[in-house]
Amino acid sequence: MEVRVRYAPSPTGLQHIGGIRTALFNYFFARSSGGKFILRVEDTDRERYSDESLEDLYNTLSWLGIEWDEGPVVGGPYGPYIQSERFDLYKKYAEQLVAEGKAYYCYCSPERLEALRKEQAESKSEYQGYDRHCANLTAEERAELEAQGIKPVIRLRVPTEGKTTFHDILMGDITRRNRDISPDPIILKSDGFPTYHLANVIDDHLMHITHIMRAQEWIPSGPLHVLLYNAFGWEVPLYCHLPMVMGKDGQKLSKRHGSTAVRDFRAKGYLPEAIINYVTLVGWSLDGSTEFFSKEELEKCFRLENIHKSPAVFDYKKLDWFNGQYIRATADDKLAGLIVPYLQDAGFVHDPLSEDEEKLVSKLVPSVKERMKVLSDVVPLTAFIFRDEPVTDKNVYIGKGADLDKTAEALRKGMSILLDGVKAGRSQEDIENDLASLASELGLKVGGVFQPIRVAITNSTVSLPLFDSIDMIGIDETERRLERGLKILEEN
RNA sequence: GGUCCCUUCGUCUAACGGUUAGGACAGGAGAUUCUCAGUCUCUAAAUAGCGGUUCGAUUCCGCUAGGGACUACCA
Repeated sequence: MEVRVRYAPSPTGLQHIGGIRTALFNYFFARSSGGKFILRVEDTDRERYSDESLEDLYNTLSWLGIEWDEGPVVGGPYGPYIQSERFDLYKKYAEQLVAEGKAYYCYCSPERLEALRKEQAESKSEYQGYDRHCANLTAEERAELEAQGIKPVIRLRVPTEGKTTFHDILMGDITRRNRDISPDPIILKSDGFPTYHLANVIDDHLMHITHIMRAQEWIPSGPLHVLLYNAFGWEVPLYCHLPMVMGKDGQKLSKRHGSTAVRDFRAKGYLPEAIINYVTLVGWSLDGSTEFFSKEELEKCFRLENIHKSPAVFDYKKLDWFNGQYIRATADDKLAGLIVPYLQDAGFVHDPLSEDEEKLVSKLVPSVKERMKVLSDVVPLTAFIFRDEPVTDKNVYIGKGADLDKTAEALRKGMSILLDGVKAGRSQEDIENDLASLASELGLKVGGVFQPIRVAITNSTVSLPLFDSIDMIGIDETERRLERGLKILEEN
């Protein structure tokens, strides 16, 4: 039997880490087992739907390089793959259940339901949920309510006796007493749209889905779905509930833990390879020691048996580490292309790049590459090249164990060694040695000499290596900044 | 409140019922005769508790504790 799995998000928000982790697991399982990966858009919630979310779904998947075999845009034999385009279908099936007595119309107002919920909560009643008020209306009663113009919903009759069991590949059998299933859930809303449960079950069946891989937060609705499959007389697919992705505090990962939208990670300069690699490792591992996986490798070695049962905390620091690793593994010319947009956004270079800018960018890549965790780090790292904002606080120039006078002297003597050396084409090593000698002559640590030079040239105490920096702004600009630095130190 | 799920270093995880309980991130120390970073080396750090089963439990079973999810005309 061919494996057919699906990712079925609802376009009610941006694609987030948890969602794409589910997408990735489905995708890799399909690929590694020679099956099909299907994308289905569950847009039955008209209130929360947004075009932006749908666009974000497509953008995110394509950025990650996750291609679907069937779904929107590409089509497939069981389409359409957007639920709002299957509107009539759900109603038909829901009415079929009503006709068979397995479901019924309910005319209760939202107000009544609200009051009921409140009452149950306050009385701490063991019974939660709908009281089956409309479960046995007569034809006359219904006709009267219809005449009042009330649009009914359709509820599924949940048995009060017995148990319902479903099998989960990871969890084993999960059994629940039917009386514990939230009674008589709505399957068709008054606006004619199905709720998640109905649409999901119908589509998974019609699309021949074999394995349902979704987050563990869905476990409680598993028995309900099985009831639905049984009501229709359909075969129940295999379940595989994925461990949840949590925040630092052990709660379901959400915005308050930091960025969760993949779009935001992309904007900050995370590489798709790093996201895929790390996110897949949340709740899955091959052998406990292999850390790096390319998408292609995962498409081969992903196994359901290696998925974990327990929830996992999403570690932003580890993602940073992965991203840094991937940046360092990126070829210089490719990396240059990746950082250009950040330099343009910062207003450092033109769009398109001038020839000089092009050269400058490829020149700065090697030294910046070792220092980036995310692509946007390039901006603060290279700001001194494009913006000259001198440090006017003298204290910043003073290295450890030095004072103002010594620092000024170190800068005065140091800059001439440096400038003369560079102009004369002496080796970096020789110049460095001379600067080190100067430091000991002055009774300073090497930093005592390098610090004022660094601050004068790069306007910062932390910077790219000195000689790289000089190379990037040019010797004339270097001289200008050094002289200005000296002036700042010698003022008053 | 009810139902269900989960439990190895701070975090992600490895370990046919037999290992000095391994790796990685983060942390700490050191090296790299310029800062930061990077790289390399070293280091600290865990089987939630209690009972079984067993010659032997991280591993199997039970209980307790803790955590989480769900309990919508949202998915």
